[in-house]
Parts: sequence; C-alpha cells; structure tokens
Amino acid sequence: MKISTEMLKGVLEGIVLQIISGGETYGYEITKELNQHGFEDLVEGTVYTILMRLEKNQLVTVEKKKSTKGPARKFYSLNAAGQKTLETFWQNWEFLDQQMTHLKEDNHVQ
Amino acid sequence: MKISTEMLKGVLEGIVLQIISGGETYGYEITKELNQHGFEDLVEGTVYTILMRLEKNQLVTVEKKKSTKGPARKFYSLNAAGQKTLETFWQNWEFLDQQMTHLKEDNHVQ
DNA sequence: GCCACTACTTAGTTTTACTATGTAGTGGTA
DNA sequence: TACCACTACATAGTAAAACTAAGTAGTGGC
Repeated sequence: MKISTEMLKGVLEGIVLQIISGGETYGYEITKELNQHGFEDLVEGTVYTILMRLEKNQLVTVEKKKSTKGPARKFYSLNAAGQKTLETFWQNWEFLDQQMTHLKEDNHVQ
Repeated sequence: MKISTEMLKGVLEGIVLQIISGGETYGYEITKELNQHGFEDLVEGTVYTILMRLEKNQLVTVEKKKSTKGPARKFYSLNAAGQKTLETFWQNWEFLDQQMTHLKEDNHVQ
C-alpha cells in the first residue's frame, strides 16, 4: 500500500518536523526512513524542498558535518518555533482525524 | 478550531463523496453541512469545483430539480465508480492514519 | 422595489508535491 | 586507475488541488 500523493499535501511537512524532533538528522536519511514506513514513493527531491522551506521559515537550525560515506551532510534540528509548529500540526491532525471519524460514522448509510 | 486548508488537499474530495453517499444532495447544502462540522472556512466555490471534478470523472450522476427557495438545485448521487472510489479513499485514509499514529508514537522523544 | 437568502459558475492565484536532471564525495573492484 | 554503486544535496519546471473574488440568477418578505 502506498499513500496517494495528494493526500499528503500539508501533512508531509509535519511528518518531516516530527522526524527531526526525534533527533538531529539529514535529508537523505529522512527519505530512507520514510520509504520504509509506508511512504514508498517519496523521493529525495521532495524531502529537500521541504527541508529548505523549513529553513526559510526558520523552524529548524542547520549544521553541516562531514560524512565518511559521501558528501557532507546537512543536519537539521528543531528550534523553538519548529517545536511550536509541530505541536500545532498534531492538534490540527487530531482535529481532522476526529472530524473524519464522525463523518464516516454519522454518514454511513448502508 | 478550523482545519488548515493545505491539510485538506486530497481529503476534501473523499469527504464530499462520503456526504453524497449518505443520500442525494447538492452543493449549497454540502457546503452548509461541512461549515457546521469543523470545516468552518470552506466556501461554496471550493465545493462546486469538487462537484464538477466528480462529474467530469464520472463518479456521480446529476439530476436538476426545482426548489421553492431559489434557483434549481443540482442533486448528486454516487454511481458504482463513485462508491468504489469512496472505498479506496477510506482505505487510503486509514493507512495514512495508521502511519501517522506510528510516526507519532515511535518517534516521540521527550 | 429592494434585500436577504438560496443556489450555481468560473477565471485567476497560491501552495505543495512531483518529475527529471544535475552535481559531487567516498570506497570497492576489476 | 577507471569505473561503478552508493551516499548526499540542489533545483527548474510541472501538475494538482483548494482558495479568492467576483459574477449570475431565482424566491419570498417587508
């Protein structure tokens, strides 16, 4: 099973924030992690554009570190604004989740 | 609480399908119903574009009926393809929901 | 006659993710 | 040492979906 790409809009940014909140990480690793957790078709390009957006919106701090396996990695961490945004994201998600549950149950005629 | 608009992309079409599956209805009514169920900021224009997409994609049948309160209403019903799409939508939603739950629990460091 | 409410339509914009491609560093191996 | 696989980041252009904003039109009440 894979997730329809349109359904991810507005959710993917929160997902990436959540992963970063679990500990300093970088784009390539985030992509691999998501690929192994249901987001099979997600490619690097998508993750990098999100990371750049997060940086532009000042939700993360970035630190470049050398790797033994390739080019230098850009490690991302959440700052206070990022934490706040993440909390708001989960509140929104939970609210939407509730509405969807109601919608399905209330409206289920059959 | 209102739902962030970006989070709705790809979800709203399923929501509208679900509402129609509960019984023949029309755009204006769907809008009002959603406005009263957490989707406060949703406006008619958005619903109508979705309805036209559903019609274009042949997921619904349309019947025009006179109203005593204004212009004629366009009543929508799901056809077989619409039912199928709705089922797939809920499967996708549930899968995403599960992934989100895992993501939040597995990754929750604090 | 005007207004509120009902009801549908649509052109243009914004946001977000995808497609596709490119650049570059490291280590293994033939 | 030349090549390849893998690691790692960047970005221009496109597509999809919802929003903004404005319009048209019918009905009944005051």
